[in-house]
Amino acid sequence: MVCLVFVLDNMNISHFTITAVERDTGLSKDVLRMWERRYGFPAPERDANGERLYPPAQVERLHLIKRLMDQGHRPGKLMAASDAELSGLASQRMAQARTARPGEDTGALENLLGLVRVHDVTGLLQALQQRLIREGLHQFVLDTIAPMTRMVGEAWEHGQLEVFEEHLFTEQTKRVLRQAIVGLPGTSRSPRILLTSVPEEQHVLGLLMVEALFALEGAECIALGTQMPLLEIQRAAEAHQADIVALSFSAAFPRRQLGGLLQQLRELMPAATELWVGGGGVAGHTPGEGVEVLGGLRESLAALAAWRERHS
Amino acid sequence: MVCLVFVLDNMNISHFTITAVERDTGLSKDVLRMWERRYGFPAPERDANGERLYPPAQVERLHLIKRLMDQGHRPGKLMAASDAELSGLASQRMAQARTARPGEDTGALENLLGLVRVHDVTGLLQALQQRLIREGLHQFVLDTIAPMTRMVGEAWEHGQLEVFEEHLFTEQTKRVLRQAIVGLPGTSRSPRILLTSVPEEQHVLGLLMVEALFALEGAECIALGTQMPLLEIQRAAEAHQADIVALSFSAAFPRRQLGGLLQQLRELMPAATELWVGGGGVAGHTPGEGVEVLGGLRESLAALAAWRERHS
DNA sequence: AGTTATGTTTGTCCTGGACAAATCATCTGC
DNA sequence: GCAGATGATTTGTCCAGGACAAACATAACT
Repeated sequence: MVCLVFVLDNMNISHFTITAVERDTGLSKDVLRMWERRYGFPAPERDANGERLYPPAQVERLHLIKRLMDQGHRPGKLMAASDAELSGLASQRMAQARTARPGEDTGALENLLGLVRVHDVTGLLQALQQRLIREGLHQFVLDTIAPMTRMVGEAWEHGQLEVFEEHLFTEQTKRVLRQAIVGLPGTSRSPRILLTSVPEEQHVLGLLMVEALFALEGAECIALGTQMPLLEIQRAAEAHQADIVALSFSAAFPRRQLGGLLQQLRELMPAATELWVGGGGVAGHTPGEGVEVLGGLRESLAALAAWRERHS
Repeated sequence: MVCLVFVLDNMNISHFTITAVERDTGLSKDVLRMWERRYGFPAPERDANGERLYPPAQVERLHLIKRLMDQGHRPGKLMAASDAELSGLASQRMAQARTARPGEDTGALENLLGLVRVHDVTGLLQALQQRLIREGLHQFVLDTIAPMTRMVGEAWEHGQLEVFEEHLFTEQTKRVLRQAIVGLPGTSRSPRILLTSVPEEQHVLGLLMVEALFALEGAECIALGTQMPLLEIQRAAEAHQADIVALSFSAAFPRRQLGGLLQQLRELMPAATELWVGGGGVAGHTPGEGVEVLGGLRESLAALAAWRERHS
């Protein structure tokens, strides 16, 4: 029996180049090549030119590995594991993760999650809007959106939710929140807060939640969207004479870069402008000099109150 | 006179690592190193460990070079040019670029652009909302947002607008459009259209404009936000039984990847699902088999009408 | 003038080496 | 028994330099 492992001919059909895998999985080319060197996985085929071609099954497995790593597993173990062991790990923690926190209206939230699961777009949108009206923006953010975001994130981590289902939820939530924020009276009271995130940081929900709460408190919020280069954040802070620059980091943001980045931005910005950071990516992070770490939404409100205290 | 070009000691103050430069400029590490090898620019310093450290001035210059390259200039020439020549090039085409197109209410659009320039956030938002009410969503998209987006893009290309000013415009426009779309009656008429973009493609305005127009025509639009991995687009298309998947590519999307990516996605997706692509990134692109290229907003509407013709 | 052949530019990929930061394992002393 | 120090291992990122194909420009030819 002849076993062809080498270069097949018309195999580029639906195989991923290393660039495509990097784009889709978020794993850098360097990491992909290093894993191959060290662990023997992934083991892509090669095209006529010696360049890597990854079969979809391996890309799928890479997605799974990435997910498990975000949960704290180490690559060395994961690479050695079999497919069965991997899917075992994926569903394992899902039981213990039922972290119903006190005071949460779990039933209603589960209902919302159910709408995501059956892909009922308009149903989800209407349910969200209804809750917004019923609870008011403040409560809505704290008691519905924040826990829902957490639940969706956890469900995704455990493979119970597809990526596109998470996107669906995020997109509808963004719409409802933006709609509510636009409806607020045009405020021009201090402090003036500039909200954005650095490049490679695209998650915007946290930013929107904070903006809603701050705007409700009468702060002047200037949302610049995501992905601002550092030098542009500096310029924007000066141009708007911002009192505070608030940045959001998701848990997916590489910890390695965080410290240096914040220090650098702190040096670039006017000393009078405060730098506040929040989100899952800075949880437990020791703040550098002149950087304030916000541990959650309620803490953010406290920080705002404290700022006003200082400047009154 | 002694000239210190080498390793200074406390120089990491506000100097960028190669990762930071890649993040901020969008130029890959490979390109940065290659340029240094070939052209002698950038010429970063080195830290104690031999790793590159880019002074802010060089990062600034890289930004400028990137902008000029997007306008069609070639790297070889740009690297050789002096600072003065570069800024000359930047402002050069700005005169000829006054491309007032027939039928555009140039005055009013200039006014909106003026609001962006003076950073009047609420003024911009109100002006946009006012125009939306006056013109109606259809006209608003075609005659205000589309040309404004083009003008802002051109102004940015010519260095007349900072990045953060462009973000400001984009963010407010997103809000107004989303607000309008949410307000449309929940439609469930065919076709069912899934709107998204691939990873690394973050520009969302084009997607929103198309969504607004399609939703107005009574199509069932499912917006998934940006940055969907290909395998997830496939899953979403199947789960939603989408008739059409519409993707947006900005002009910044690397042309090299485009052909392969579309071919691959076409193979992954159900044959019954059509694949429509639009945006500046596909202008003049020869479509592969089974991929429809939309040259503009009006062409998109025509495509929708044609689809209904075919399926009636 | 249009088209083909040739040369140049430019980005991406490759290999393999090196190293620092994070993490784990082990040991020590209170 | 356990906090903390020490050493080993794991893991990601960086570097250099070579190679090559696709895009682009230029010259030659019908």
